[in-house]
This record gives sequence, structure tokens and C-alpha cells, in this order.
Amino acid sequence: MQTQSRLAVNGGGSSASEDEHEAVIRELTRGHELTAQLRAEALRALRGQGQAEATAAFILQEVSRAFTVCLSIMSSPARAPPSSQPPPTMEMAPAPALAPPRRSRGDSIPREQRTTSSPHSDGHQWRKYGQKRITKTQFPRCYFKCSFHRERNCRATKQVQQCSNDDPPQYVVMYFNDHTCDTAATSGMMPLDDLSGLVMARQQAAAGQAGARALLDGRGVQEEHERRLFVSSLACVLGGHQQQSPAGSGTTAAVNVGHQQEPPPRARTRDDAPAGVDAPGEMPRIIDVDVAGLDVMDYDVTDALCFGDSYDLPGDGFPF
DNA sequence: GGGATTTGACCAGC
DNA sequence: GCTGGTCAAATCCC
Repeated sequence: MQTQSRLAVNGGGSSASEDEHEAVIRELTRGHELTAQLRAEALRALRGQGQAEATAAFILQEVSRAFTVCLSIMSSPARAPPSSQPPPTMEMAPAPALAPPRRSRGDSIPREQRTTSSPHSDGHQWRKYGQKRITKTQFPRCYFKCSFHRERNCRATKQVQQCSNDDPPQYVVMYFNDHTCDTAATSGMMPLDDLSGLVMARQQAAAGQAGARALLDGRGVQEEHERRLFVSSLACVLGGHQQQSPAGSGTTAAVNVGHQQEPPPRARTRDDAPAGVDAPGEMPRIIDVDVAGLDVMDYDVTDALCFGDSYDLPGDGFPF
């Protein structure tokens, strides 16, 4: 990692300590984001490959979790250098109740910029809200907000601009503001009780009961799908492959196993992005997951991922 | 019908 | 006045 060399360059003294601290956080953040990218690419490559897909999802989720924990430790007050400012990428609280002001031009310095041929696979879900022709550029610039900008007040935005006609074309992606939506954390944090409740709610919803429908609406279909996907992926990993619950034992929940979300980089994400089904008519596979058997999850990813409130965690969908 | 995208208009900084 | 960023109505698509 570059961190070591940077740390080696810095000498002693309080200023160096601050620099080191910031460098560590910067590199961890970078690693975290790259992991999200890798996860997106891996899941796309392994889509539909059952256990391999689930294993990759689980491992990369764990790598991401490790980064999150390290970031949390490094950014805790006890670790922070005495006079240091909070790191720019660690936006701890959602924006205040006031409507976020328009970004002034002075704020137009991206927190991160990268050139990639796949600007859509960064582990987060985005909604396009504008496109503009920029003078002296050949291609228009597209503006995206986090899909959760409204419901979770996430202020993360990005701009994508094609910069070359190569094959594949290259895009410059600039990221502004940090995610406060914590999408990935919620994707893997559904307690089992919650899951069974969800299944019950779904059954009730199928029966047309308004209360259950309200419950589903409140959580959001996206979260619901991500959570069920995570649980079923874990079930595949822990159970070898598709696990059949023994007849008459345990609580069995029907869990959809769709694709990891990687809709093609084009419009129309209402159905394919949240549901993770990118081909109309392609039915998600259904497996039975023995919920009781999942108690091995008592090693708790949940607690660790709760740190995700402060950091952008990789989500599962990549609508463009 | 509802959600996402498109696109012209508006606003603020330079 | 120009330019870039955002808004919001219109439109599209499932």
C-alpha cells in the first residue's frame, strides 16, 4: 500500500502524527471503496454461478467490514490527533433539517476522482438527475444522486463524463459528499426475527392485508431484497449450497435468490435495480433456508456493520 | 399508476 | 454574460 511509503516519509512531531492519521484514514477509505468496486465487478462476473457468487459476496462483504471497523477505530475521538479536523470523508451526521444548499463552485472539488471504463459499478445505487453539455468537451456530463438521497437524506452525488472513445470508452467519475445512507450495512443486517417477520408480512401482503403491505412499504422493497439476498447467500456458503430444511424441523423461510444487482448501464432501473432481476420474465430462483440453521450467524456481522453509519458502504445495486 | 430518465429552465458563481 | 450544477415538469417504461 502507499500508506507505508507515505508514513515513512513523514517524520515525527504532532503535525506528522496528524498527517499519518489522515493518511491511514485516507488509505483505508480508498481500500474500502476499491473493495466495493471489486465486489461489484466480481458479482457481475459471477452472476448466476450459485455458490461461487455467494462465496465472493460473503468474502468481499467481510473485507468491507474489516475496513469499516478499522475506519471506525481510526476515527474515534481517542485515536484522533488532538487538533485534527474530522477527516473530510467522514461525514458523521446527515445534513441538517434545512434543505441542502446548492453546491457552489468553490465546493466543486471532488472527494474522489477516478477514470474507469465501468463508471456504474461502484457499489452504490445512483439516480440520474441531470445531464449537461460542458463547453470544450466532446461528451455531456451526467449528474447522479444517491438513490437514497431522499429517504435517507444521503447527500452523495457523482458526475460521470466520458473522456474517450476508446473501446471500451473511458469515463471520468467524480464523487462528491459521502454516503450517509449506509446501504450495504442494511443489506446484511436483518435479524432473523426480522426476517421471519418479513416473511410473515409478505404472506399477509399476498393475502391482501393492508398492515403487512404498509410494513413492506416502510422498509422499502430494495432493503427487503438486499437483506433476503444476503441471508440466502450466507445460507449457501454455510450450508454448502442450496440447503433444504429437514421436513418438520426449524422455521423455514422461502428466500429469493436473485442476481446480485448489476443492471446494465442504461436506463430503467425501477424494476431491475431494486429487485436485482435484470431480465424481464426471468424468475428469481427460490430456495428454502432453514432459519434456525442460520443461528451460526451469532458471530455478529451486524454490530460491526453498524459502524457503517459513518462511512459509505458498498451496496448492491448499480443503476445508472 | 408509480418510479426513473430526459431535458429545458433556473440559479449562483466567476 | 457565460458556465456549471440543480430543479422539476414532461415523458417513458414496466
